[in-house]
Amino acid sequence: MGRKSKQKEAILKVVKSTDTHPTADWVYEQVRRDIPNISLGTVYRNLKLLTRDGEILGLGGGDTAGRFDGNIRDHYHFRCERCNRVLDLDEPVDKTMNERLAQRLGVTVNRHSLEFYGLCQDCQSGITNDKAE
Amino acid sequence: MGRKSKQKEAILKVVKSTDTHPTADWVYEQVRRDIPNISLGTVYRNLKLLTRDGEILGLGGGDTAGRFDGNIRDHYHFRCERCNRVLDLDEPVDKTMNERLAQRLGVTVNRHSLEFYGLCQDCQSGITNDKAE
DNA sequence: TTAGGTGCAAAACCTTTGCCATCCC
DNA sequence: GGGATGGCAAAGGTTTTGCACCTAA
Repeated sequence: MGRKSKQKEAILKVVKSTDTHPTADWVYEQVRRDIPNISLGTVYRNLKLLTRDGEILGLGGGDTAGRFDGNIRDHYHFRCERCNRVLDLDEPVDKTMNERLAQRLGVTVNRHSLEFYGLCQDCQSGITNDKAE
Repeated sequence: MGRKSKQKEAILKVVKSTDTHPTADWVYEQVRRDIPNISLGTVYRNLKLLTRDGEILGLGGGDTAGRFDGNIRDHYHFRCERCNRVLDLDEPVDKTMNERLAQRLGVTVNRHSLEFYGLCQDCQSGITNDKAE
């Protein structure tokens, strides 16, 4: 599954230690504090490896999503359409849906992703908040 | 809401007439059959406009998703992790989830997106099928 | 020792944008 | 006429890759 490196460990630690669902570039900036000459390519490579190995999740499923999630517990998301913040939800995850669908369609279902879209509290009240990406 | 053009109409027609959830580039190739000198920029511009106007959907919600859906009925998706095919599902859409979440979190919820991931029939049987993107 | 990882920089993609010509209303 | 739209090409942003050099096992 690949050998250890301080770069990979630092990257994993950054992703695990935030709930901001960061982009590759944000991770890069954070890791740079500890390893100033790390390269962005290394960050991309390791995020992809960590995603494949199931140590982190690619948001929206897969490693092409552009944002990552260190929380690999099954959970859902709420995304603010204005500031693009992503919140983890505590809603219970219903895995029976997977089986029902698998039977009905004759496919294999590994997982599902449920995301809600709307305006977060800050953005509703207009306090806000540049449109971030 | 913007004026008419044959380019925009052709683009809409292409997206509406397929259930393959095409990328901008695929749409471009199709439209080119009718309008050989249409430019890719025009396709992007119009896909964005059509998405904003609600005439088509950006997959995964929004217009940054890279794939589009001419079916604007509320519906869910199944995505094959091997061949990346996307299937429309007939599952009933449960809008009460939106309200429950909105109340609990104090946010505004406009919609949600539910995607299942797994292997489609072809990819299970190994008949398949290059990894498309 | 050596497969695998790293840094760097270039390349590859994908999407947006500026500019001017053209078209609709 | 005048603002919207289109074609073209250049610019932007993000992600991947080739390569020579390291490093963990």
